[in-house]
Amino acid sequence: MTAEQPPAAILWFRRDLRLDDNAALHAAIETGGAVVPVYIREPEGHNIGPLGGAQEWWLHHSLEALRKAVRELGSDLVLRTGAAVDVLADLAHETGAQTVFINRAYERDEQDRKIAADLDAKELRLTAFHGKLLHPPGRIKTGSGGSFKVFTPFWNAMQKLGEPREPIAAPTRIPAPKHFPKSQSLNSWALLPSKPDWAAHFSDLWTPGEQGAKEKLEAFIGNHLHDYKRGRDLPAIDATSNLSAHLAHGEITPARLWHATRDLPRSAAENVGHFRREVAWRDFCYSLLSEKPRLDEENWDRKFDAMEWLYDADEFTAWTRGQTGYPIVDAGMRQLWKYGFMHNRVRMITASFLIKDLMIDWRKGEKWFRDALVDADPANNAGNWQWVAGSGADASPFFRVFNPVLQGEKFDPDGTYVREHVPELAKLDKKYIHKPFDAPPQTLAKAGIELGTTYPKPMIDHGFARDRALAAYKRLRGAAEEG
DNA sequence: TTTTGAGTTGTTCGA
DNA sequence: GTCGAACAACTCAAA
Repeated sequence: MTAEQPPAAILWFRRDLRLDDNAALHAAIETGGAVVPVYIREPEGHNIGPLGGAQEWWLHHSLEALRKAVRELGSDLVLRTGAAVDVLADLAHETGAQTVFINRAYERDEQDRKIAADLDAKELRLTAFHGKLLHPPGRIKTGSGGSFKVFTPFWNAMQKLGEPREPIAAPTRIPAPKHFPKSQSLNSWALLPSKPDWAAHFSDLWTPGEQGAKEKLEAFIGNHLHDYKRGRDLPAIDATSNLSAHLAHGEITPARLWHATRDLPRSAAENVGHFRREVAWRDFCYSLLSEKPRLDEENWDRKFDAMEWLYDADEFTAWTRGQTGYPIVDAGMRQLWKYGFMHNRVRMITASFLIKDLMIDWRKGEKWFRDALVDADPANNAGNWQWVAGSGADASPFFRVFNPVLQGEKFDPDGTYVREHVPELAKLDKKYIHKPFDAPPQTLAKAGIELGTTYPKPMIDHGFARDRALAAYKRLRGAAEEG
């Protein structure tokens, strides 16, 4: 027996672009052999669709950050393009690796199972770890062993389960192979937009990568958490964690968030509870996704297959561009376009407007958000769109139609949020900031607004739209009873 | 098995 | 201006 060096291990990064609390990385290092970190740009979309444009921007910067961090620990990151099985087999051949370590990404379990089988045929083992969620999916069961379809009991059961696992500290060193495999250049992937550079303002708000995630978390706990319960509903106030995009790319784990909010003063308990509850929603959406892998395409409630959606291309475009004539809706859609982000409260308002005022199929909106949001998450995005549509789990009652004027007045009372994102309304009196169409002519003139020219008239009368939506939802119910 | 209470985020109407 | 009720009925989860 000789004290041979164990074979190299491949660490395949996917939507887990971090070194901290990374079980797969930890296990790869534990083998005692060299570790070969790789990110693969796969040609085919996963079952949940390809990465959106905004997320490609994010991915570019996150990979840059990850590569820098890996290099600081003595290794490097290999970038390759191709079918995962082929790339991994090549790498194994080049490095002598026999095992590929991954963290499970539940939205692509089906593909990963196939990849594992294909690798197995090439005598390469795929070993998977948990970490993406607070608790591994399937841990949280109803009394009769089923999966929860309502959030509150899910949350209650999760709390009874106790704390999520302890996070694993980032390694201090990653052993590199003697001959490092060749890598493509990140720039050759052309992930960044150029013509035009619609992501120009993204970096005003976002610093992709683990370090950016840590800074956001510290700022949240230090400055914003104390106002979370009240402030998180007010889009003009920075009271939310702004961690969604970091979570979506796996740059920080929910377990890390949970434990970072553990040893806080008792006065923080209520806000911590609300924050953790939101984090738990992510777990809940993934449990829905694991039951229905095409949550982005199939109505959770199949009754909605019969819904009579309308579609008008010009109306859809007006919505995407923030030209609906309803200030809070337009502010949200423009924030989305400019920053790759939209405040959660406004997501509901804009989604409700598309679905219920325009009667456009929620899937159209889901796809738009997926392409435009830096934090687009396959489970959360689909789950929340279905929730607004009423087709989802724990769906809102059909008669809940958001009134864009009332929502604006309630959650953006001074119009600060509208003024920021719809600058042509900036000078409008507070009284009319959410309903310029009701403002007297001299008020509009004083604010330099000419409705229909500098800012659109409402594209649809909300009262009419509301009645139309309620009628359609009623017909749907009637049809279900007959069927 | 049956029963019971509850279900993220709302709006409108009439008193 | 404020407040409670109505807006449907159904499914879920636990007792």
